[in-house]
Amino acid sequence: MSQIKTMKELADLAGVTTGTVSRALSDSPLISPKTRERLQALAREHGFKPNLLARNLRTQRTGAIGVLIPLGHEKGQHISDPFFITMLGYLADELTERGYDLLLSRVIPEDENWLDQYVGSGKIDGLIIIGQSDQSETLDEVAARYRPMVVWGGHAPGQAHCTVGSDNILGGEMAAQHLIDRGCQRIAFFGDPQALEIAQRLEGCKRALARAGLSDNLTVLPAHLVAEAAHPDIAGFLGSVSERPQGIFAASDVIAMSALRALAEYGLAVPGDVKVVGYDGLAIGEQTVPRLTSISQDLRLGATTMVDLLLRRIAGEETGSVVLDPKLIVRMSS
Amino acid sequence: MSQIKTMKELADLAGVTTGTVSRALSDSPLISPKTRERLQALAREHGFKPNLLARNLRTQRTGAIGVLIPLGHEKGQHISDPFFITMLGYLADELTERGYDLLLSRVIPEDENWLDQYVGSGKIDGLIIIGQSDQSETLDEVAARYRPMVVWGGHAPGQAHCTVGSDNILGGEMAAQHLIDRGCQRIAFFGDPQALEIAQRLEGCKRALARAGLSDNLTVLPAHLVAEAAHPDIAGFLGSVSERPQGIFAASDVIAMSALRALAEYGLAVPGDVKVVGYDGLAIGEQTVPRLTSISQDLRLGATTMVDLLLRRIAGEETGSVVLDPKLIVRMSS
DNA sequence: ACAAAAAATGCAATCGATTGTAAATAACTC
DNA sequence: GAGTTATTTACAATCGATTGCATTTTTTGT
Repeated sequence: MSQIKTMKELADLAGVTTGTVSRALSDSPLISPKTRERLQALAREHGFKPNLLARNLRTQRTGAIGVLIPLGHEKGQHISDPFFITMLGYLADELTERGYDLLLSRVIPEDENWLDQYVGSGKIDGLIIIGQSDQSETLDEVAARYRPMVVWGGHAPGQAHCTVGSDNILGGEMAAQHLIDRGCQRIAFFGDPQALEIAQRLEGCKRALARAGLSDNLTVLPAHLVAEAAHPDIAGFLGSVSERPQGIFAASDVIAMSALRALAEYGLAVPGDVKVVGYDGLAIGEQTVPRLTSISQDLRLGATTMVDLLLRRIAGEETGSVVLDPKLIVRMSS
Repeated sequence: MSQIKTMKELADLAGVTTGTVSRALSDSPLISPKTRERLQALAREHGFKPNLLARNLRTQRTGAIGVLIPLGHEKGQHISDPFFITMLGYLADELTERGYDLLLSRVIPEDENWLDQYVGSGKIDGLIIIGQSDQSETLDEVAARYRPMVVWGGHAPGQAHCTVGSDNILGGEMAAQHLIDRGCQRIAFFGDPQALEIAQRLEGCKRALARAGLSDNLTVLPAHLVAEAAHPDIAGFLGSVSERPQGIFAASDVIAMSALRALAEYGLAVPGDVKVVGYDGLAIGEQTVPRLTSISQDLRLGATTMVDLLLRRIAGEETGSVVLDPKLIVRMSS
């Protein structure tokens, strides 16, 4: 069986022109059922698949969505971070389902136009960016001229780029309130407020404490986001602090896991001696010992929403940002 | 600033032809330094980026590698499984570094030609497949006609497709031997031997036991690969078994984590009452309580190797399969 | 200053499909 | 069976770049 690579070859073989083949394979009504079936059978028989590049060049549509992970404020952060990955998985599921491919890139924003090699490259129909990192201004600037772009992250007033994310302030408040309800008086916040989302979570945390009159009992430890880097931060903190906190609010589940481990190493019981609440609600929290209480972000819904908004933007529609409700998942660590 | 979208526009603006522009932007030696700089400046000024589709169509090279995750024998398995994800992260790093994009697809092999929509679509230069699942024959069949393809997984004699993976038999042997060395007499194997790799790990396990004269002391529990599904399997096993095993060899770290949790729920101390060894050496094993002893596969090296082989295959070279050495990482669970 | 060699640019074909329009064939009407 | 209308199919332009070859311009040697 000779390998048919192009429409021309198939057309010659069938004694028609490429135009006819093209229409036959795309079920155009301009073709007679007889030749359509003949050509489709022939194509199947010879395993012919039209070249997608050529098609896309002609139709000006690629069928691929770019997914970017900017690793800005935290260089060591790896693409294999459980949060990215979970989100990526949902995005892959969602996009696959809608017939789009997913073009993945990890980028370290260096010069200010790190985005430009994707925008308008013709390679993708739209762009999803996971996390703002410290690139909010750049994103705003690009959003002004490139419409089909959606960003996962925090929403702040006056932001020009379209975001999807949970209400971090509310989430932070819920986490802190939960610890207070469980009787914690001294609370530690683990996370670096340089990133917008984390700053918002801290803000919510402060509000809850203020309401309970505990504002002075908060310690903030700007722990790294990366598990390997967070552990020493936390171990050091636990070793040096005079008055041990009764409750720990970790700005991410990954940080919370490092905290659980450090606590175990110091022989502290969770939730007996110290209670821990994470943030993200990752599946991995089910597997920790003890299982991790967390503020869940419903990343599946987040992914669906992002894809939804993006497709509408590709279609030319205007869309606003979406803020999702966080949810407290009480497990065994609090 | 008018938006320049095509070379033609830029060429008209500069009073030259597209050919000249093309050469200028690609630093061809056929162009005078003067016009080269003039055109490059002009391009920069107008934010012109050449259309990659057109370029790729012409050069017959896409700069993208497809990464496929076939979810065959285990339907519930999600792309966000920590193993896939870890591997995916390394691949993304490696490919990005070499200037390739990564086109991600999750596929559920249904009809026998689920691979064909990628092979020869012109969209990708090569294909990396993570895990054979139960599709070994299909892979062999495709490998016969599509060269640039590399598969992560087990290698068996007579296999036609190029694989990269660790020596699962040796790894299984090491895990079991380690448990024996630690004084375990009764050993349980958690994992479903339907998949080639897991069957090989079990085989190694049996060899070690045979050598120690403990062949009769092995129980095999075909636990699921997915964490959520594995936990009930394991909890049920621990609850029903008469003679509790002293050592557990889990066929993956994910299964091992479920085991750790189930053991904790039964009030069994690890490693005091039961010792646990996992397989994969995922970073997540650092974060469990207690930290997980595991047979490490060096996935970074695996990813590098796969990309290496793939690029050489793209270049037309013939390559064989590669079997990597597994390594025992002793942590706190054994 | 002139011929020859070297360098720079222009021209046009090409990659492999899609699609508007023109031409050819088939189907109908009376 | 001639004239008309519907169907099919062929023709050719197009998407936006790359590249071999022809042509023009510049440089070099004498």
